Amino acid sequence: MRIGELAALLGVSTRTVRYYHHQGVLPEPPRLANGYREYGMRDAVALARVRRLVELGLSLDEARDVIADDRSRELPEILSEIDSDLARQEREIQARRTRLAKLMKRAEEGTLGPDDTASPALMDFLQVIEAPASKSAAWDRELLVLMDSIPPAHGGELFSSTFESMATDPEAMARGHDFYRRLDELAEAEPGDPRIAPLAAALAEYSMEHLPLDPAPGSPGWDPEAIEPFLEDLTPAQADVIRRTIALVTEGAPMATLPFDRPDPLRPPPAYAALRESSPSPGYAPRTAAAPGW
Amino acid sequence: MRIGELAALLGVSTRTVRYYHHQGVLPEPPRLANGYREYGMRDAVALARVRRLVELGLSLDEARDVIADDRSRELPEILSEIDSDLARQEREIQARRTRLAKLMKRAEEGTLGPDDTASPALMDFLQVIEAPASKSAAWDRELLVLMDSIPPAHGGELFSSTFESMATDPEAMARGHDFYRRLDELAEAEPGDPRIAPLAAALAEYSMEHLPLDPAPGSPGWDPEAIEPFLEDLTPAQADVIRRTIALVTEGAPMATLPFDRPDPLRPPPAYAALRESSPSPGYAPRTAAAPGW
DNA sequence: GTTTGACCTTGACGCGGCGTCAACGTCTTT
DNA sequence: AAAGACGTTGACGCCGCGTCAAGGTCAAAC
Repeated sequence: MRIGELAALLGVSTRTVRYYHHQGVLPEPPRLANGYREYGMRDAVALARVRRLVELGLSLDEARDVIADDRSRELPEILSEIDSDLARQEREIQARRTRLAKLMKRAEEGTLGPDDTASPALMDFLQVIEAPASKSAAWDRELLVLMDSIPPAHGGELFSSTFESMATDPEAMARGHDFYRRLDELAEAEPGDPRIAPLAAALAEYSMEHLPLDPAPGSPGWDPEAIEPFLEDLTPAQADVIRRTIALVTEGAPMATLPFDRPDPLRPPPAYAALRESSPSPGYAPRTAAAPGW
Repeated sequence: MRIGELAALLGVSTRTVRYYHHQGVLPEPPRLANGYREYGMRDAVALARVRRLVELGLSLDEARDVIADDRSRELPEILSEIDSDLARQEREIQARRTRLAKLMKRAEEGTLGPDDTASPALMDFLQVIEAPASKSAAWDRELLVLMDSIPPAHGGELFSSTFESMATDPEAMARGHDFYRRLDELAEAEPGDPRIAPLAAALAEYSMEHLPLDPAPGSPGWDPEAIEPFLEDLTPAQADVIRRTIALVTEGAPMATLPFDRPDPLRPPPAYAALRESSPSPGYAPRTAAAPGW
């Protein structure tokens, strides 16, 4: 057989066969006088074996090792590793399909806006809020969507569990809208305005009442300064309210006693990029770092 | 915010943020006097949107298009495309996990040999055959494993459906072993040996009786010459038996009337490489070519 | 003052499993 | 003798970044 026949026989490309030679996963056959490779049954059997291993999910390196160690003690380990990896991928695919299904339903019903890829729980909550005329509400909305996009290990979803209970609590919603109104009124106030302190106090009380202030174990806590960049989009008096609110909350809440542990920004988690990788990475435990969320 | 803060906030690396700038999926923010990028809330929101789209499975190119077309009419199409792609991946993962489970069970029980990654149906059949002393049986075994590795659309698995019925038919098994014995006896015979013709006739009859000779619709049929490379591992007289058998079978069977349609060896199917691709390829219908199996 | 050390900048290479030219030789068929 | 279907080696492309390399900037610690 020549390379094209062998490749066609097993349903791969000639490039693949040559690549396998190059990678040492398939031995080079003898050459004819013209330089052509000449394959026999043993080569076909060897290639078939490689293909079966690859189709099981082994990398070429792993396949080479398994083939080299003829009494491979590694194969079972590799297989179970691949299986657990596949199980993880399956779960992740199902989670994504669940989200996709909700999105597609929404796409059929009406029009879907730029934030509609946020988590379904938050989307429902945002629909309940509905304060289109308020700039404070718009600001808060952006902040909520942002937090919702933060991976769970980073402190995101800290609040998502409470959205449902808040949405079904008319009094909480009314108070929330009142806060928006009062913040809007402070738009052109000066930093020393007397309405600032009471509003911050009420907001802090409201927050401590409705938000789960005990961070998840292992969670890094807040960085109070992380909010600063977002205060740029408010007026000075409004920003003061938020700053004071945070100060009150971090003062009175147990989480304030946690040492602030700023995560290493140079090594964030690979997030969903790891979805597709099935090869064993050097440091195999999929580390998930943490980031400050407010 | 500087780039490290933004990246940590959303749980990605600074390299990722800069890459998104380079790909045009995230606009470049203004620079400070020292050249540092300075990010605000709008940038964080934009990055969060990109991340959500990417986590849904969109490629960066797709995300860029969706973000550019603000009233994107493409998003629903892309979503449903991704969903069907994910559904396919899910099925394939489940199929692989099924095979892996059987393999791992076998690995626990006893030792698993080099062919044990073949299909479970064939493995069971090979265990029933068990003719360790016969060279013909070894040859046939290799051929069977080879055929089993050939993707279905290439004519592989043509026989796998009959393995079970054959394995439970004692008479068929006895006749099979008798063929091995008679072939072994011909090891050192000369090409003109009088036992060749009767053995070929009996083998042909046996084949037509037990093997599904009607190829699947769309299947390309055999290339009788494709067997030649494998006959090199037999002695001349044995090879003659096989050649005559094939001639008799292709003569008497309906499949012989099919025109031989050699598949294009330059464009074989991507096989399992396509498992991971979720991007829409130019020619999207996953073509599956066909190859000669004997 | 200076020296860490943590951050920022651009640029280039690496990864896996091949696909896809390019530039050329070889063999068969017309 | 020309075409065209094969073979050969070699190099680049892909995707979504990780990972150096070789610097510049800035605040805190000595």
